[in-house]
Amino acid sequence: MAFPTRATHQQTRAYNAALVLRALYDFGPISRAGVARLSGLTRTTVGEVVNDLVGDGLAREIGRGPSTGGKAPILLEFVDGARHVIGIDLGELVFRAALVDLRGQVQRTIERPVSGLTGNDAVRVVHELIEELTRGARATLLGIGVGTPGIVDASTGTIRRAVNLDWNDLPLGEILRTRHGVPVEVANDSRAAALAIELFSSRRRNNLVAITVGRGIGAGLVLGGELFHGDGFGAGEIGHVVVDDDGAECRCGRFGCLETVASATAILLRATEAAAADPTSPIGLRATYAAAATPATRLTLADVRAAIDEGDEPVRRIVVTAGRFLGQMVAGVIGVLDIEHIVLHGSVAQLGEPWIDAVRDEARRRSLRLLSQDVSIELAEPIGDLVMMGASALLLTAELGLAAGRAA
Amino acid sequence: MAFPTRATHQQTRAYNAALVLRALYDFGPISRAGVARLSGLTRTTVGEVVNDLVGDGLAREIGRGPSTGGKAPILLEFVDGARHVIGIDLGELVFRAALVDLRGQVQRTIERPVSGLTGNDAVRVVHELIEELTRGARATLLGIGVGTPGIVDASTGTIRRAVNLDWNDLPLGEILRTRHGVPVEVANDSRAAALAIELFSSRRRNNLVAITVGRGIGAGLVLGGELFHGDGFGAGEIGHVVVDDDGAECRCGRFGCLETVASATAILLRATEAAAADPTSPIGLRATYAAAATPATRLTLADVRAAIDEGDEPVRRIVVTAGRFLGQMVAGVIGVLDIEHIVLHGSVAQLGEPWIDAVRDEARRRSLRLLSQDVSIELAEPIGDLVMMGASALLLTAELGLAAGRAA
DNA sequence: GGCGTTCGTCCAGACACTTGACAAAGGCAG
DNA sequence: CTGCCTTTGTCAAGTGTCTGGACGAACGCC
Repeated sequence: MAFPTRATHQQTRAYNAALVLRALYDFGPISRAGVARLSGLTRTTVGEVVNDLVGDGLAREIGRGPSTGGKAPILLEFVDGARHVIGIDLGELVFRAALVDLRGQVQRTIERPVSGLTGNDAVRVVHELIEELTRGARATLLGIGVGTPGIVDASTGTIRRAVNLDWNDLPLGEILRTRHGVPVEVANDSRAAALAIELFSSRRRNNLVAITVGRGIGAGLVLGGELFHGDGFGAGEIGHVVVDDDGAECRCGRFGCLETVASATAILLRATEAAAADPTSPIGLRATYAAAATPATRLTLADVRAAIDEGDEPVRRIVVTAGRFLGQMVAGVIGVLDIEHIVLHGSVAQLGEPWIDAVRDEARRRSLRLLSQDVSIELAEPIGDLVMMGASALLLTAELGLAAGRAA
Repeated sequence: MAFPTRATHQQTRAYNAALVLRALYDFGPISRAGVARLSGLTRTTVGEVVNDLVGDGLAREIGRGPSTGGKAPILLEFVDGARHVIGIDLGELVFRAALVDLRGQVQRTIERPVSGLTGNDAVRVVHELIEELTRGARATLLGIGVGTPGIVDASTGTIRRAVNLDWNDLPLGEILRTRHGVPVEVANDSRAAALAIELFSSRRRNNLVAITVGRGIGAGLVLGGELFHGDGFGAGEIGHVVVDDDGAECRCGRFGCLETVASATAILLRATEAAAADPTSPIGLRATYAAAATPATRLTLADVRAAIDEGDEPVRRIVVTAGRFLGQMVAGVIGVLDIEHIVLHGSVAQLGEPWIDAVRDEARRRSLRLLSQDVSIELAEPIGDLVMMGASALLLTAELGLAAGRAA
């Protein structure tokens, strides 16, 4: 294990500066004295730091606030548009990129389909997306964040393995850094999404597990205010834990992985079977209707949701079963980590109550009551494309320290 | 969420002082210049800190080392006996306490049976143990560490719930602190043991999962060099995650918890059944022999181990089944955390190869190969009563910063 | 014995936080 | 309206701690 590095005065300053910035970000508008009270720093120090921030354009004075018995405070606010960040979601179907301000507000989004794109061609598309967005940027570009499927060495930005794009040990971070000359952060999509939820949702939490359930299943862990990556940057790869002993073969080669029983793909597969088995059922009618329009059209999760609302009991059971398998995994997470906030997102989340109730029920049923009684399992607030936002959040955290939770 | 606290110069100093101490602890004997190279600090700063440490008796010069082309370095070593720590293991059957030096070497151990002891009577026994040990102490007492079953608020040392001792929200930390006037750390036994393995075993790891398998099952997580407690101090409570859908009732009231299928209790119960089913089998003969000596005598894990060595296939299958259930949980841990070092300990560890091979096999079979290929699942090195040692380690970490893994 | 190297220490300087003081700016009582 | 109290923001002085340069001491090598 590498020996830790020393502490210096510059680090102290950087830490306290980040603290002030974060106070403005989370609690602004606020006065210098207010920040001092919040952070424990003296008014003097806060004043110095704030002046630097105002010089950098990251904060500005917005006039006086109400007096509380003395001189009226000069209120400061964080300048959301002081910098821009490019957040990129390298999805399985499309690459989506956005110009995002420091508050996570999307200014502009562009996307490209990725059908069949691999290797260097895929990298070129990423370059194009970045260049198109930078042309339209008004504020200084703080950096580029990338969320991608697969396992990513987030310390260097090297993508160890992304099957669908045929990327192996691709140093995407380094490539983008040299080409575009700004800081770059790359991380797995599920982890990025977790950071987005941590940073941009209304309540900040110290510990958080965010689980994506879409075509694949993955989790992102925020522990102590920071993303946890694990020894091999594979923390949260829960989609390929075997949960069904008699399960079907997974694309990873094993049988009965969580993905084979709880992902969108798994649900749609079983819904399609149910439709074929009973063409007069709600799901059957929807399948017929969809196929009538365009023969190759397949059922969607919206169809599944609608079928349940129309009282299709077999489909409801399919969804509940999928939810229960996920709940089994969640119970394990609760037992291992005792984290109170578990957030679910991804396409399957649109199934709503029938699904999440099954997840909750099974998670509670299978974990120690003393632990699970305080656990909240919720759907993510709708704050946009979580992976893209999370990619941006990676940068805000790395460059501005906006999410670091702990003291030094 | 509470706002983080500011960084000060004192913290910088404390951090760097801990860094120097740790360099001496882990890499000593070493010169001031060597510590400077290791830590990145200047020789000046290291010299100052070292002089303080020598003044406190925590380090001493032990003469000159070999020259590497210039002035021979003055070698410094950590003084293991500069302070003593009392480590206490509040086991289910006995309370065991030891006077331990800073290297984890046990100087003296005493214990008391706890049969039927509850409430304040149990607290009184803890006091007695401490007082008996302090009477014999030569070096200054650095503090008291306690490992206990149940859920413990480690930040205050309050035991939320320990069923067997009938303790509910007992502020044991506060009680011991005021009575004995030294720093006190209290934590769950499994977490304490994990810290002992992290601190006292030959290789230090940044991330570690240590799983106790005895009468109960629990885990301790070391993440980023520090114990992870979770939101409700219940991280690692894996014994009561339901893993067997058709399982037996657990003492926690649910059915099919990991403890009901993988604990020492579970294994012995099934071994006893096997013995009764076939009195001529190795395990049957052992049961008969044991009962002949004293009628109430029960089978032990040593009997189980011996029976397997004697070729008792049904008993081997019992052990393998227990190991596989644990492996299932370990697979989940690997998927969720991607931690490469998993250490098993507790009484069941004495079953050796047949058991741990089953754990390994099942864990690998059920987790993503890309993750599990680098995972090592091993038995703990035999370094004594892990809970007692861990209780001591809690203090070394809290007071001397000997385990903190990260930079500021 | 001279030279280069390494070690430990001393001293000056830089950096960043703290403390105390003060002017500016507000509310409130009389 | 005046005087007093409170709060804010800044300035100057002080302190703690790291850094960097320099120097004597100690050692190996030629």
